[in-house]
Amino acid sequence: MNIRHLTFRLLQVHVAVVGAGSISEAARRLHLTQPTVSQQLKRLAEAVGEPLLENRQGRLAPTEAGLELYRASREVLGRFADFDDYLSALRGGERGRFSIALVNTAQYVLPRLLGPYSRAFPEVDVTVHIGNRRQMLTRFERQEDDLYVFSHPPSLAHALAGRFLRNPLVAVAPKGHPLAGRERIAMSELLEERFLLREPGSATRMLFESWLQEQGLTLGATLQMASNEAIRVGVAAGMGLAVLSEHVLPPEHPDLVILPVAGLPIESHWQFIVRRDRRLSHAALGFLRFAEGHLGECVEPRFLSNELVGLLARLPGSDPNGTYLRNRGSVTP
Amino acid sequence: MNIRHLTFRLLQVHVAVVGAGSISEAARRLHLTQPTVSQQLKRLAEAVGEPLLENRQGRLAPTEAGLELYRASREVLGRFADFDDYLSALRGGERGRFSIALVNTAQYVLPRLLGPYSRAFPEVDVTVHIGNRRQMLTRFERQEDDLYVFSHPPSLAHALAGRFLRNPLVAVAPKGHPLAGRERIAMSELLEERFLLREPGSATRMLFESWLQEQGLTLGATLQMASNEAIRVGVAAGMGLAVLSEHVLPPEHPDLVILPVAGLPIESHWQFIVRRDRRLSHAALGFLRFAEGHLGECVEPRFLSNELVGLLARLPGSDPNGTYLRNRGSVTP
DNA sequence: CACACCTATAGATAATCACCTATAGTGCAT
DNA sequence: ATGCACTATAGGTGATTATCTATAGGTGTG
Repeated sequence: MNIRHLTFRLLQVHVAVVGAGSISEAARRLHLTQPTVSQQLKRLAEAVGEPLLENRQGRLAPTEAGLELYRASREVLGRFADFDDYLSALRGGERGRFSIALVNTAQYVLPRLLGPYSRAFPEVDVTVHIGNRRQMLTRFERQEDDLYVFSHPPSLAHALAGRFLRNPLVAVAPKGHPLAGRERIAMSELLEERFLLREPGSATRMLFESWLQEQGLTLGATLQMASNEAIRVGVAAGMGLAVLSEHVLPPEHPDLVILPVAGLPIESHWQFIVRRDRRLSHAALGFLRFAEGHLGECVEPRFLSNELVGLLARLPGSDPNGTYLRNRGSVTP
Repeated sequence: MNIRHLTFRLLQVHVAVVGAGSISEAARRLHLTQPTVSQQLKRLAEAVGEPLLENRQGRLAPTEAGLELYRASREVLGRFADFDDYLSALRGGERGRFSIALVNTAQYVLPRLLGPYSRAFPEVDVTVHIGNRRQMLTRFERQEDDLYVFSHPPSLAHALAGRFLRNPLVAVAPKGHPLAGRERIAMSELLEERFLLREPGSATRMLFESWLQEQGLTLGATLQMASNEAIRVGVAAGMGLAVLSEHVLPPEHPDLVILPVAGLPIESHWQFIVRRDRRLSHAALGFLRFAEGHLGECVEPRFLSNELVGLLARLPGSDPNGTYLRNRGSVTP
């Protein structure tokens, strides 16, 4: 048997003929002409090297080999029908895999979206990577993930972005801070205080510093801690003040107060970022669609800023142009 | 997914590439050039409609869809490897099916051959049809069986024949018959006796009658019975005399004697007959080969007359020229 | 005997396949 | 920076495929 010249099409034809018990009838069912089917059978029998059908009492019946081929063909075609179902699920975003990279601060919010999502799509494997902005930028450049969450997209030349959530940065102080009762505070009044800052690669720090620079201000004493949590607890413990994302604060925060500093909060927005040069996995696309539709149910309305429709519209959609090789892995920038 | 353009070859290539983890390596293993493999993969991915491979950290790894396709391909290729084994068994005559049609008298001997054969080839289904010569001739003309056993082939234009067994016809009488002790009897001395004859379509009767005609003799009273057994028992019971195949007589036959009639026994030979225009099933061929090799062990040496080598040599052998449609069933003669 | 229905064969054609060679881009290691 | 190994692309070729129309021959029925 020469397997090289075996086509699924030929098997389909053979199955149809055995099922129909007649070449002409099979041809009708397959929307082919009878000579076409005759010839396909001939080629199939040549490929197999055995007669496959015989004319038994007027009816066309498979030979031994033909019957076994029929069985094998049905199994095989069934297996590929299953594979096709699998593909549909994959394409519908119902199954598959994607990875998403978050800047640290976003980890306080994204589970609110990912939780309901993975309950709705239990067959999708999601991998979440978390780090500070600089680390996430590295991942972005290496194209290691399907989706990224940044406040500011790295370079829109290679990426598409869609805002989905406000991320206001506020000044926090310990509960009993002397200025806590004031209606309005100037940032300059706080410069003598010690500020707890995130590490240099952090987005929160970067935003804060560039805001300070706009205001023409310079901090006095600072203390650096590479974690929002640590800073929050440090502020509560009286180690100093900080500018943090509001999302970092728990709903109730009896040990902390937000200072009404003029010019704050620093308004920024988290955005989903996808690379233009990387074909988005169906599952990731499904997640974006889910986020677009269910964001309102998952986060507090005051943070809502859903501009994902625009992002989805600009995505390639169901474009099958990609090469068979999806780009991933390290690429020199 | 467009299953029409799916070839087993493409699946083989995909399996090889996933297995090798590299296109170039797969190309080497498949004895193809690298661009060929690249292109096959491209076509495969087009047929599937999804990227199948991705470049993960320098290694080439399947995507979700690619992995599932790999699994499906392995199963499917495995299934066809099994089918190929099945074909080999079929071709080796180790399995399959054939039918053989015997003239009545031969049923006394053929089980001696068929028994050991089906013990040696338990996977072969044998169907045996039995009837008188005329009935078997009808089956032969309709091409209903793979093999036939006749004393005289119907028409060698459409058939090949090979003798394998002597079939002597002898005159039998009841034990106490007056001529039983004689050394030599002329047939003419018996014409007054009543003869028990087989029915008109029978080969035994035809041989006997044409022998009588050669001798210029005519029978007196006759009695017709459509069974060798009935005739044998009838002779023993004194109903008359008969000319029967020696094979019909049991090894010990205390109630019967063979009369030493001059000119008897009528010598004839059973032959295996195969149609020239019908492709012989592998199993039937296997049976002929078995008969050729084991006949001596299965029948009494005095009946042996094995000319099957000649028949086997004239058979088409392993000629794969047949159309895919094996001829069988009713055909106008 | 004619008609309807089957299957086989011949011959045509546009498309595709299964390969190849040659060449260019990319990433990695030296 | 250079060279090596990998992959992609372009372009070519002969073989094969998938389909058709037209036709011929066998079989069974009224």
